[in-house]
Amino acid sequence: MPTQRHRELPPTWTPAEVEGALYEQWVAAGYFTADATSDKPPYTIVIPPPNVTGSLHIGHAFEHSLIDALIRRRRMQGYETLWLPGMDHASIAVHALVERELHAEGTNRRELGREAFVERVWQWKAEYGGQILAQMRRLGDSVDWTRERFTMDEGLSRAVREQFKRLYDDDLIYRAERLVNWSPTLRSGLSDAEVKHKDVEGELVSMRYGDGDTAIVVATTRVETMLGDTAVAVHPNDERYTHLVGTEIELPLTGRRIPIIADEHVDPEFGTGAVKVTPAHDPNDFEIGQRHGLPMPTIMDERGRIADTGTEFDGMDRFEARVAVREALRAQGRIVAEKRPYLHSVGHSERSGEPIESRLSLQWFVRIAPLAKLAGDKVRSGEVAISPPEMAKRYFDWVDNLHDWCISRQLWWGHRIPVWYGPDGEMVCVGPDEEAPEGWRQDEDVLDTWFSSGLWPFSTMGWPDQTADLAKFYPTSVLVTGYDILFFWVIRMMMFGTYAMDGVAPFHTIALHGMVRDRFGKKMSKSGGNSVDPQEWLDEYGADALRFTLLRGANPGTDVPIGEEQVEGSRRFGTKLWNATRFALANGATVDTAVPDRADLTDADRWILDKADRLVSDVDTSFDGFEFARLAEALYHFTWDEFCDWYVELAKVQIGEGGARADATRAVLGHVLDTVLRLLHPLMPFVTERLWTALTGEESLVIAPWAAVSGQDADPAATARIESVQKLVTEIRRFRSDQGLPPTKKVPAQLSGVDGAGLLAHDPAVRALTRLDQPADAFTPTATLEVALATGTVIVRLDMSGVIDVAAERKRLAKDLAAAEKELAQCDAKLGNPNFVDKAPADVVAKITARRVTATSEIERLTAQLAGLPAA
RNA sequence: GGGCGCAUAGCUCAGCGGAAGAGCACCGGCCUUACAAGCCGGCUGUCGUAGGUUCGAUCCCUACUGCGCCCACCA
Repeated sequence: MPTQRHRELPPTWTPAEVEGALYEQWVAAGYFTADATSDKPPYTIVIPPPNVTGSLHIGHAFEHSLIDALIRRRRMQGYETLWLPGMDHASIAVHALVERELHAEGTNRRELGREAFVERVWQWKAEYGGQILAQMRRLGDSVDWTRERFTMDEGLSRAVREQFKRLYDDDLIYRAERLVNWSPTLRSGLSDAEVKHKDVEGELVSMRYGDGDTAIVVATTRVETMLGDTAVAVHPNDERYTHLVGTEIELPLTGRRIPIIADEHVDPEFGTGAVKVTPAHDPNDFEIGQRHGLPMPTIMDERGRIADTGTEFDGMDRFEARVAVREALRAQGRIVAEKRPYLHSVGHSERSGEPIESRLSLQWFVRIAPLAKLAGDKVRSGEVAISPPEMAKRYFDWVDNLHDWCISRQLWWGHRIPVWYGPDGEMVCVGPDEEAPEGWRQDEDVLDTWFSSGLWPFSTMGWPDQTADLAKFYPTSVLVTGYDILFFWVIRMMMFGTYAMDGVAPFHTIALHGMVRDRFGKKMSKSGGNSVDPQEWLDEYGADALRFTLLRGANPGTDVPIGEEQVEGSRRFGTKLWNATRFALANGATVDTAVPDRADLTDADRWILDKADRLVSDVDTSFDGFEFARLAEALYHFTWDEFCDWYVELAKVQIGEGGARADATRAVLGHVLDTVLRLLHPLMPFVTERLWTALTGEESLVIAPWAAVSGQDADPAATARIESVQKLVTEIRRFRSDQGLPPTKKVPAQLSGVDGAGLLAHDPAVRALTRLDQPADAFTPTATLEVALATGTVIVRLDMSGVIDVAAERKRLAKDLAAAEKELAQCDAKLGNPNFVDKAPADVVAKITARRVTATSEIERLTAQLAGLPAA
């Protein structure tokens, strides 16, 4: 890349101009390309970009801002960084979207055929995926695009097969008829994690089975399931029913006879204490059924219609049947009670929204217990850290209570289960480099999307081949993800990674972040109308502003409220930086000459250099703890409030002195700005790059070394004097403002006691910052201002060329007096308490005593001044 | 039903045992040669309620109230 030293910046800027071609330049220069043969230490983050199902979501912009900040800092620190983008999930969402499109076109996937359907999904992804990737690049992510990987490509398919085969051979995968969560809309099984429970208003219907003495009343919210009942269960110790246990009863409408059984599961306190048992359509009943060897007739087809009951209800939709069955029972006088509405919790499909059914079906499962133990132990032993640590508890709660994982999906998009069936019902699991026997038929089902996602940290690096990338970059350094996904994805990666990679967990640290919310802290939702389009903000405010805003709100595990005002504020911050750099360039700030030894510097120089050192270590600490909000705040505050508002103003005075003093100031100015730009680069890559290359003439900030502390001792005395200057200047400005003096109006004044306060050298600075002129010969002060500083009192006599506003001055002094009196009262209260003096640490007592002395003299001084004012 | 978290300025949030903070909003004054996308000054709080521990509590403990989240098979 051509080195070009821009010593001038345009007076104004727009983010679009700055971003311009920078990103393409960085990519072209190979800055983001990770070298597996490098001897630098590795820093790896692997993450899939968003599901390609719509536009770039603000949540992804957020996650990418966090990750890119981490990566950019490490690169500057000399790490070989790899941000490897897995391009996509084998996403159920895309499947559903395409199905919806087909429906709108009056067709469906079955009519279309499997191959055409898959082709259709690919088209969809190519079209929308390209758009989203283009949007994501605008964030400035330092992704290694040379390694981009698609889930469905050959390599990853091999990884999925390899993992399946290993688990299968280790007897960790099995096929069984089980109750699964069933989505009648998707006609597919769902994992527990894809089912969300919602309270709904249903009905609780109590009905009588049997007649006369043996009649028994049961209740249900799903009347239609009674068609599949194979028993009535009561608690073994329930004396009301002991005489009935072991007898049979007729199941209404069907004519079948079913037993009355005793089972511990039944709660005798609830309802009548008797429960109908439908093993094929309810998880509890399934367990009861297994314990008692009950038949398990399935009475619903895969679309949720009643089937195979041999009754008039066959063919009805489940909700239709619910009413029909109820009314049929009513006609027989069997409905004893109805409660409507009855609020209860019902599982819904997260993908398609409708209530799920439990359905017996033949599915593939992963035996979780041994894998979960691996995943749990990695965190328990401290080998993998979770940030924030409080979240570890949730991790354990989950990992210790996992059920076996149903991994088969009756979908057409995704990795197919690598099992083939022979003509005589034989079954073989075919590994990645093996061929299925001729004429055998592959299992129709595809794998749950989390199966392939669980392989992400190593499948994307070429596993099962032993690649150079794997050797260099596995395990990854940190996983950055939202706490909402901890239980889906993280745990699966932990299990699969540790299992497949010889016991090495897939990352060192799991850093959890929160969700992006609107400016009132409310959850963003499309229906709520409060979701934001990051694209709009990118267009209007630029990537730097968006990134800084997102990071500024991000503490570990906490949600981030974001509104347009904040983004605007971040852009203003960029403008501030821009202008500060323009000032520095215009005043000859230097970065190539060494900063003089502290002995040759002014208090202001030493003060800002000390602050900059502190800033560097604060930022490092915060980065290490993923405390983005804290480090963004520290940078913002230092840059704006300390560097721009104070140091730059003081620097103007020093540069005005000319000579060696001016040169030293230029060096300090350049050094501090250089430091700030380096530290800010991970947060605001574009504007800092533009400014830093202008300031230094170097090639690029992307590959510049990270800022380091100077190693020089801090000078607390210089800091104290600068703080005194700040206090003095602020008090003088306050007085001027209260007196209605325009800020620009020059006022002759005499400063005395400055020397006593140790501020003699700062007299010119104080005058410059407060627009006070040297007194002329005919100086007649008309007002006096006293400012108490830590090191002494400064008296300012001003020639206001007129009468002062006595009322304003009285008000000002009265306010200060009230504050001093409150302070005195507080100190007296403490010191008057013998317990405090006895038990509090000596340094605290000394501090309070000193404060009391200050307060007392302030009161004295202010009282005298008030008394000296002319009567109103 | 179980678990976790949060209640601090008008709004969004820091602070977590010894003088209540920031950003935005608001009020007043300024086009001061880096910056009006700015500068200077100012206002604003019984730190959710009630107890307790402590010389001292916004900070620790208990209860309560109100929000939020996660988990869960109550027919």
